[in-house]
Amino acid sequence: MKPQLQIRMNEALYLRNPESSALGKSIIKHSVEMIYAQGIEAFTFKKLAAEIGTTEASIYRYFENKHKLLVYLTAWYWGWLEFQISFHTNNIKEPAVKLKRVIKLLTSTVLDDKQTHHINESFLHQIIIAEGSKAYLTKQVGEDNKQQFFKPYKDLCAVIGHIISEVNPKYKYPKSLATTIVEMAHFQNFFMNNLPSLTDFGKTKEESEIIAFLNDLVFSSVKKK
Amino acid sequence: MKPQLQIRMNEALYLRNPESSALGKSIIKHSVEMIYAQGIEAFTFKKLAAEIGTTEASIYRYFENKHKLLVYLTAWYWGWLEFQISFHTNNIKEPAVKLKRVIKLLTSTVLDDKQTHHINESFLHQIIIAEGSKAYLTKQVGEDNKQQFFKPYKDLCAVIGHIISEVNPKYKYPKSLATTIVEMAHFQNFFMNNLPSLTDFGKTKEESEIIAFLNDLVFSSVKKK
DNA sequence: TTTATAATAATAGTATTACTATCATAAATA
DNA sequence: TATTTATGATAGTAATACTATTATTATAAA
Repeated sequence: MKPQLQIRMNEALYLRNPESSALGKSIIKHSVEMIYAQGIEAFTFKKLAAEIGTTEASIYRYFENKHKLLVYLTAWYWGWLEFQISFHTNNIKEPAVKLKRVIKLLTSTVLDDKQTHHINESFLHQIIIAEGSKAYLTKQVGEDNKQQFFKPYKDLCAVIGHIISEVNPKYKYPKSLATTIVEMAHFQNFFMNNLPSLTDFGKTKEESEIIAFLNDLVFSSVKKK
Repeated sequence: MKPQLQIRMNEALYLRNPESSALGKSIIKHSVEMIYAQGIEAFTFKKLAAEIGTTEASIYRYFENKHKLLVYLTAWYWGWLEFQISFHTNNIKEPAVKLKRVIKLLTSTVLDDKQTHHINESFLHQIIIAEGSKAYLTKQVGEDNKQQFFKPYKDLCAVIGHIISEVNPKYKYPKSLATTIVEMAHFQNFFMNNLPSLTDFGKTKEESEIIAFLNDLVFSSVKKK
């Protein structure tokens, strides 16, 4: 039996911890599937309740509202991704190699190998691409930030920023470049698949091209001159 | 009297042309003010109707729904911005200088000089920063795209992509870099003001720093090596 | 094993949102 | 002056986003 990796979640994101019960896990699992399939706008707690054979009221005992659930899912994703990154760059000495590996991990569709876990990371990856920025592009961003809802995202960007600074300690914009990489890994994917004329990858629709673009962008900028 | 610049709009975006009547213009004007102040989520046609002293039904005669109105406003903005760019780079020969000017225009808060016009471009600029990507981050993106709703955005990106290619015809990712510039001009602004630890400009909160970052990013990448 | 307690189901209800429909009236135009 | 067109006034519906109450079941402590 594989050790189930537990992402430590901010308690203010939920009313009852969804990891603590079968219903909670079902809520998470089916939320991911439904938001992936229908998008966050069409997704409702009522539909979710019908899908998993429970009631709206029961779901509201776990999450205050749809927005908190979305923020929960994004926070989980960033926490999970930071773990993936630390795991897959653990043994790498050379910061430039590390940075390349990070770009690849950010951009690549994850394969949902561990079928044991109730969260389909591949679906969640797609959710982050299409809905992720809606977690913070709101009027409550300030309050949500005060409650540390975006800490996993910020932590991940900080980690990437540090690697950039390792590659070139004199580079002036490690944080902004880090967020650029993260956001563009997703936006270029969305554009490639939905508004392809906005990218240079519309023909092939290959993730490898996004990776090549980001590598070129990042290393041109960061490289000592 | 200043010649009022008219942005040519896609007719499928509205039911009745809001530029064709006083009520229509009032809808646009107050939409911009209210979405700026409250955000797109809290904004409703009912509130808008109350604000401008009309009825919900009357607003629905102009716009099918809130999403179409948002797409209309974003399309207007991109059309307006493309005009600004062509106007302000008209006489510039040197493509690198042109590109710098574009970055500045994309990033800078516009001052709402022409009080004559019913659209407050400064508010609209802030709306694009916070809500702009919601216009396309939807499940209907494909259909909306088929109806050419994103043409102004794509045209603008294409213009920027061409300037990039002028700077260096061998650069491999002009389109993706163009969208990166456009999106990052906005995201870095949003982060700087709302999640400042994600940027390198949290201390000063100066737009000039975003411009410097983007210039560095773009010219490092595009420059012939 | 009983008893307490905690979680869920079943049901109902409210305010708001996102519309659609109808009809009267005012303004513009032919 | 007649007629088209835009708006106002009013009403109504289905869905959303919740809150509240009570009954029932599962779990865990006594």
